[in-house]
Parts: sequence; C-alpha cells; structure tokens
Amino acid sequence: MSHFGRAGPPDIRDTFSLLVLNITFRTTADDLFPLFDKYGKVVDVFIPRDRRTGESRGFAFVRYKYADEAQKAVEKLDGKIVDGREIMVQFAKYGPNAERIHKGRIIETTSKTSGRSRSRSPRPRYRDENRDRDYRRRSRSRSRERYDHDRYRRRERDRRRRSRSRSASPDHHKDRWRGRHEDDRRSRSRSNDSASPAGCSPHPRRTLSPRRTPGVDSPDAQTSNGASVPKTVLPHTRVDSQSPTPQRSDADE
DNA sequence: GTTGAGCGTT
Repeated sequence: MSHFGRAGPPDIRDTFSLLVLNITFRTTADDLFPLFDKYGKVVDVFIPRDRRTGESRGFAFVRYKYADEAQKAVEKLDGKIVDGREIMVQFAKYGPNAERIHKGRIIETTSKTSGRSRSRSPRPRYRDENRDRDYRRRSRSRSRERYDHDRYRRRERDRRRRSRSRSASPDHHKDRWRGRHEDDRRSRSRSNDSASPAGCSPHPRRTLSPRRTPGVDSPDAQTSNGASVPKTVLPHTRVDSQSPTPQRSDADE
C-alpha cells in the first residue's frame, strides 16, 4: 500500500535510489513523494516497514529517474525538517538485492549477484567526501561504523516485545508473564536455558530423573517393580512450550 | 502511546 498502487519494485533499470533516513515513524511515502517530486521525477517511493508491527522503520527509499535530480534532492531535502524531524537524504549504497550501487544506481546486474552478500563491513571507503553537502550533524553516524548490524537486530526484537528485564525477581514474575504471554514463551525458553545467571533460576529438573523412558532407558523401573508400569509423563517436566493449558502442574496455589 | 541505528517490497 505504501507504493502508488504498484506491487513490488516497479522498474529499477535506470533509476536512482535515495535513502531517506531519520524520518519520523509516522512519515509515509505519500508525505515524501510531493517533497521529493518537487525536485525531480520520482519514480517510486518505498518505505520499508516492519512485517510484524507494520510500522515504518524510520527510513524511506526515494527512487529518482535521473541522477542530477536525485543529487539535487539530496542537497535540498537533506537536513530538511520533515514532520518535526530532520531527515537525511543520501544515495542508497545498497540495492534491493543488497548489492552495491553507485550513486543510487545499480552498477552490477542482478544476474551477476552471487547470493545476497550483505557484508558491507570491508568497505569503509568513500563515505561523504563525494557529497557536496556539509557536515551538519552526523555525530552518531561516525560511531555507527564500529557497531555491527547486530544492534539493529536487537532493536527489532525489542520492538516486538518490550525489554524483558529478568533482573528483578523472575520467579514470581515469570509465572505471571507465562499466563499473559504464552505466545512468547518460546523465546524465553531458549534464553532461559542458554543464559542462566547463577542464582537466578536453578534447574534441578535437569538432573536425571529416576524414570524417563520406561523399558528402554530405565531398566531399573521394570526390574524394581517387577512389571512395566505404564507411568505417563510426570507433571514434573513442566513444559511451558507445549502446554497451552497452564493448569495446575507444579505450582498449585 | 513509546524508540532512532541504519539500506528495500508484490
């Protein structure tokens, strides 16, 4: 819907993509179109938004037909206050296929792309010396190099679910959260097993149970009882990932 | 209702 009625990339044959950063989260392509269209022929304006939340990610792609117009728009709209925020307009360094593009234009053909190598690390070359615009306020942009895109990923996760600070008392909190957010228990389950600070959540259940697999792993069970007892899985397992019904299991109040 | 580093879709 963000497009002008087009589905997917319309035509990126000789178009120049401009990356608009620092835009507000509520800025839509319709708001940027008239803005960029005034400086040149805008072929398409696309604003990547989250698949889950559906909100804008804070940047947009304005595709121009000519480089001169795009360049002009960069100098004109770069640093412009849009929706109360200072946007940053610059040529896209990466194409839709995560390929290197020159001046917002794709230099390499998509057929030549051997996999989408988004590794943009070993390329701290030209950055802005080519740009005619002055350095206005790029204090964080510099430091951004040292940071990896991991931070970006982490931020995305936070977007979905607030920062779950388990530093407090996850014991009683966990129970409450489990009852409210059962859809995210999968994520927490992985983390809780991977990262478990000492003294936070001891897992005595990890110890070998006296009876686990009757007849195969626990010959002791049948020998002891003298007969294979069809004992089902005990509630001690407490699997909060396959039990959508948090009925009384181990913690009966 | 929030946040703010970074590069994209039917």
